[in-house]
Amino acid sequence: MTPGPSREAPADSPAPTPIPISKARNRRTEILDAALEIFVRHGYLGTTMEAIGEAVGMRAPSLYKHVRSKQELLVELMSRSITEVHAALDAATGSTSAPVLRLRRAMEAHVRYHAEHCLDALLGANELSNLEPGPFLERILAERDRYEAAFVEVVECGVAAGVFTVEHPKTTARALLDMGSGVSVWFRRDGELSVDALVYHYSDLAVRLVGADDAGAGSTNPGRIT
Amino acid sequence: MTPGPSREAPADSPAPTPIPISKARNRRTEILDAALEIFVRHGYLGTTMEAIGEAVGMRAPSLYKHVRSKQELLVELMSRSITEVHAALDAATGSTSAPVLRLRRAMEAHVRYHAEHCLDALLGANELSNLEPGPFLERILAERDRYEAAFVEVVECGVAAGVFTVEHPKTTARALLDMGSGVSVWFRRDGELSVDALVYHYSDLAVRLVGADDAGAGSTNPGRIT
DNA sequence: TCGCATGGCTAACAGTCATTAGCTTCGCGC
DNA sequence: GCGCGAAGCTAATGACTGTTAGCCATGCGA
Repeated sequence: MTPGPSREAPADSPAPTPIPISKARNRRTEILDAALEIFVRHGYLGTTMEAIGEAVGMRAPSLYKHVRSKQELLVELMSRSITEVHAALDAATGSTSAPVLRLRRAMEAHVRYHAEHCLDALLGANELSNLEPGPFLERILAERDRYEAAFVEVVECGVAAGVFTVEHPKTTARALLDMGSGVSVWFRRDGELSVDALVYHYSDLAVRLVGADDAGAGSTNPGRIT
Repeated sequence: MTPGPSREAPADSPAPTPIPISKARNRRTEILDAALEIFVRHGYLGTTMEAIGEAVGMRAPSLYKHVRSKQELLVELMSRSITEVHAALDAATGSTSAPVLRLRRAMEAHVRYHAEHCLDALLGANELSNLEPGPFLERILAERDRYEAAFVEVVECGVAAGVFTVEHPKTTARALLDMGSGVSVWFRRDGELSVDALVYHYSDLAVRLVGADDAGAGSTNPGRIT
């Protein structure tokens, strides 16, 4: 009953408290994190509230003390996701105007996001169809279009500047986007390549893909981990 | 109440019969086709038997006269899908041994499949997690691995022959695969590029990606449609 | 010490859905 | 004409699940 110490194991018996640290304030975040992982593994429709509850140590109905609905979880996760990718890309492409460098920066941001936030990325890619129709869905679709357009623009600028040799800029941009997004499906932190090495490799590939030949400019090779 | 004639216009008016041609034997195929489309659009779990039934003009329980279960539909569709991609790739890479040409052929087959059978491809990519565990799932996973390995092998052979300049063959093969698979997500038959033009373009991109410089060899440009 | 907000639980509801049971009709071979 | 299988339908079942209602413990502020 002693207020403070009773919560987080006084001194002699450290374990048996169900909530070890005072992360009660972050309960909602904890739920969101759990939901993200389970949504990705089983899909939105394949995920039960009971499963999310189990992951955070409570029963399904208790989740509603922290969250309005299952759909709200999806909306919040997707919102967070799309905002983050976007910010990363804008920060990357805004910094320079030299075509090759801009392409490298864009690809780096794209791949880095898909490697470091692969769960968010996978959710964004797979669960769009489970967002209830409405203004939020429209917003997400618009932001997605804007993201793609930004990549197309990078390629087209390079072509216009005579630096890239590309027959179909839109399709080539799509190829770049797709090959970067694929990373989130198979990348493992404990794999052959570190995130940095991967990012560097992909920005090389991007430069090759658009037919610009100074493959080394603009980035420093972080080295192989293999 | 009159049994025969009341239902389907006797003999003088040939059309109004609900089942126009004798495709009754193909009812199962018809159901499979409908299921494929709806599975892709709404996801396996988001698809009801009622929806599939509606697409072929019957109520959900009637489907069970032609099909054992919903899961069987998925299994059969995925089986068909994986077999087809595989055959296409084997046919493509088996024909030659020159690295660049082999790469071109592999990429062509890969992209062509993902453009021409985009529904099958999307199903294979998205609904793996809805296959019930068992020997069939194992088979699919194994075939998938084999498919990826075939691509890796093409890249590695080119590197070994000194024709490709690639730092990380596995990762590069992944990039090639991912960028080709992405096609099935956005490709539209009525878009800017025809399938042939797309396939040619992607095989060019592939050659560039691996750092082989004879981008024109081995394929004839089918021309732009734009 | 008391009350109340917080956050948990169980029970119950309402809806959905795959699947089964059982009935009817149609068309074909005899 | 007749029987039968094919193929459809409606009704029912049984399981699951998102969500709500309502109850209880805890701990903090007054």
